[in-house]
Amino acid sequence: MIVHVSTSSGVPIYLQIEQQIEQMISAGRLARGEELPPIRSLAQQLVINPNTVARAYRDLEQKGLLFSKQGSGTFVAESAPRLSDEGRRVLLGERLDELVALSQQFSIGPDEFMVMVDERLRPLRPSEPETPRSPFDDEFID
Amino acid sequence: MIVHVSTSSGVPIYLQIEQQIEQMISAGRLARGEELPPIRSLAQQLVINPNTVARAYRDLEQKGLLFSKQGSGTFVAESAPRLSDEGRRVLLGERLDELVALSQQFSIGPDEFMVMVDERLRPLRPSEPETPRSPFDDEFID
DNA sequence: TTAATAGTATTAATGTAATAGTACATTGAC
DNA sequence: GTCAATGTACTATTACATTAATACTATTAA
Repeated sequence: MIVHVSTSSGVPIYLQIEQQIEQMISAGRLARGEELPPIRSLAQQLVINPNTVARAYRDLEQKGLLFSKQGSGTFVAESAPRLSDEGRRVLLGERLDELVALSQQFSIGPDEFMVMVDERLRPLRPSEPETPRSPFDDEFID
Repeated sequence: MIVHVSTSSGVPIYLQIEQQIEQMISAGRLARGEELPPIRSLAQQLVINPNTVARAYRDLEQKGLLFSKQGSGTFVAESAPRLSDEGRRVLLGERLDELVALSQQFSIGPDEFMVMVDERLRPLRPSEPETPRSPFDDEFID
């Protein structure tokens, strides 16, 4: 599991960890029952104090997203609310609203914005590839 | 000038103020030489302590974005780096990259993403606001 | 059974955020 | 000159984030 923390953003480290784990669960990138890194391991990886990771795990357990078994490890709860398709759309939509608002502040018109979106989406489209490929080449994109 | 602060995001209030003012200057929504609200006014408007606003103004002055004249007020510096058109595109592009990455995590495909963008852009288009359009009608001119 | 690994709990110390209150200096309007 | 409005500066206090150092309990595996 990969987590990144920024000390310059102003967001407390334990919150950054919580938000990222929460998002990974929402997105289904952390499956129910999956084991999380031990507190000490993640702390060492992020070069922070184990207490800070423990705080994040504890908060998420209280939220019902994780459960801890002493001596065994910390796992994603079976009841963890993986977002529905609709939930993901809503979440993405909110972020998109912010971005559209920013584009207006920047005086970047709808057409230009659309071009920017298209530029970034084009390489993701499976259709119209340059070279014909077998349908089994590219099952998953990570 | 409108500033919003959130106490739940974890970001320090003075940083939120700094970031928003900085963004307004970048976007050109705060002109060079324009006067900002007095410390006490903004503090009252946001229901926070004047010291917190003062901290934000002081930091931004140190950054060279503002300058203060005691007894007179606080103003946008003449040297404040308003972003160029290209700079705005780059900034917006970075944010857009993040969003596209999120859409992939959420397994929201390019087509669906494009629809979401179009839904939000449609009301901004000056012409033909009544007829709903497919995002694929549009022709892009490069 | 024993050792290693895991989470839990506690205490202390440091630094920062934010509030509160006060006092002072400068500017501009009258 | 007077006065109000502004920014500046300082102290004190509270709360929180983070680190640090331990000690403890539960689980797992050799």
